[in-house]
Amino acid sequence: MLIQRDFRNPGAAIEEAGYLGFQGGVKFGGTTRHREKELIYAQGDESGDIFIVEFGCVRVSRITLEGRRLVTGFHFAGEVFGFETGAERQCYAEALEYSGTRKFHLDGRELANPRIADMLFGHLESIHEHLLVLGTQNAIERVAAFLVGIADRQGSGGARARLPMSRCDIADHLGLTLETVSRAIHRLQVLKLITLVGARDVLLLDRKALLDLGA
Amino acid sequence: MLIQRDFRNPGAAIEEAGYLGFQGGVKFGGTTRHREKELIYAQGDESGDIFIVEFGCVRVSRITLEGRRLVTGFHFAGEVFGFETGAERQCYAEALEYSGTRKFHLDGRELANPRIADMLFGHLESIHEHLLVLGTQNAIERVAAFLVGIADRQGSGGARARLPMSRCDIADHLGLTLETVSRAIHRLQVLKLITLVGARDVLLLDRKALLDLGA
DNA sequence: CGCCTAGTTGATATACATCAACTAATGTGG
DNA sequence: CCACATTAGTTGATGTATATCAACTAGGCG
Repeated sequence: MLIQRDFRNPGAAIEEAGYLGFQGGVKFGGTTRHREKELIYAQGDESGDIFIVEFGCVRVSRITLEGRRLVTGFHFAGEVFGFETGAERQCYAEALEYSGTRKFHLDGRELANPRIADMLFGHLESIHEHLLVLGTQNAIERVAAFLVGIADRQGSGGARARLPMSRCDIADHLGLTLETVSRAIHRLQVLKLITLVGARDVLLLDRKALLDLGA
Repeated sequence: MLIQRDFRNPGAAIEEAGYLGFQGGVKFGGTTRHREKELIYAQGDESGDIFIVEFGCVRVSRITLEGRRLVTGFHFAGEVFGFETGAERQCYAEALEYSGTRKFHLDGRELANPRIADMLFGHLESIHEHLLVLGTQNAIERVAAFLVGIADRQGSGGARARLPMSRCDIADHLGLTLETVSRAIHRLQVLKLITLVGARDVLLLDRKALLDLGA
């Protein structure tokens, strides 16, 4: 069997940070703190570092030649970001709120480290899930899946999603417009599947129904 | 620098097959031949093998809970497929035409092998590109990018794309319907950017214009 | 030759985008 | 602390790209 994942275990990655350091070959520095909107790395930067979020939330995006933006992901405490292929980064990363990250330099052979491999496979899996959403789901399904995904990663037992990102960020992540995202959220509320507590805090009332929307 | 790619070099992967065998830890069998439409692996199969296409073309797909299909990729000679996260495969693979593949068993530590790592990163990069297409492009841009991508991988200097897959396959790869794909191809022809030679053979008349459609 | 599947083309429906106005929340300087 | 500016979010009216439904056409194959 190729892959053993444990990256979903919230917080585990942080605890492993020290462990990683002892595994050999992986250097690490201390925590870096970023204020809201701060750039963590830019498009064109040398790739070769990966990051673990210690607290806060990081947005990773990419701009196309035509100037459109794709938000490739949002990353919360315990999650990894910054894996890229090629020498130069195609994506850029920003803190969405006051956040802390820890950086690891990879210099070539660290994929042998099962922790690193797990992270990489976790990343691969999440991209694949994203692809499935963009390739097959309509607006309300996308937004529902997004909310469930966020809630599941925030330790609240999946019942609540705090949204540090704007409607526009969500839209650029889901391949929609911000108006469509807003209307989809509204419709989910009318369907009694969620309750909004202010614009950026969502209670999920029926997780199963949210995921089953498409079926 | 994390990643050195050479997986784009057509045919290189095949020649490396022997090399891989000597690197230690990676077992390989001989070539398996598959007739048209033959299943190479199924959803639910144990993951842990990867495959290199020796000749022909392989389609990898995934079915959602709602029964919709996403074609995650088409793979030609020299390309790798079958990387998956998790113990069980989420995707299934089929030969689109008479094809040959070579299987490699990965049993845990082979990511240290730079050839394997290159393949994995190549795969990661192609998924990322796919994501960008699905997230930001409209129908005609998607089809144009698809045709250029196919042509670039077929050794004809990028001037010609042979299409072993149906319009429906293309549609399910691009998140469109087959009718929309057909109309987009028609429009590209009217725009004098391509010429159809039968339904499944396309001459690319202006590669740059095809890629610039969105700008 | 005629069946069968793949592909094209047309008419219509619809989901989402676009454009615009309005409202709520957040911050700033006097 | 209030007035105002600024940004984020919502809601409505309308436009448009794509999906859907349907008929027709062209290749392959027995």
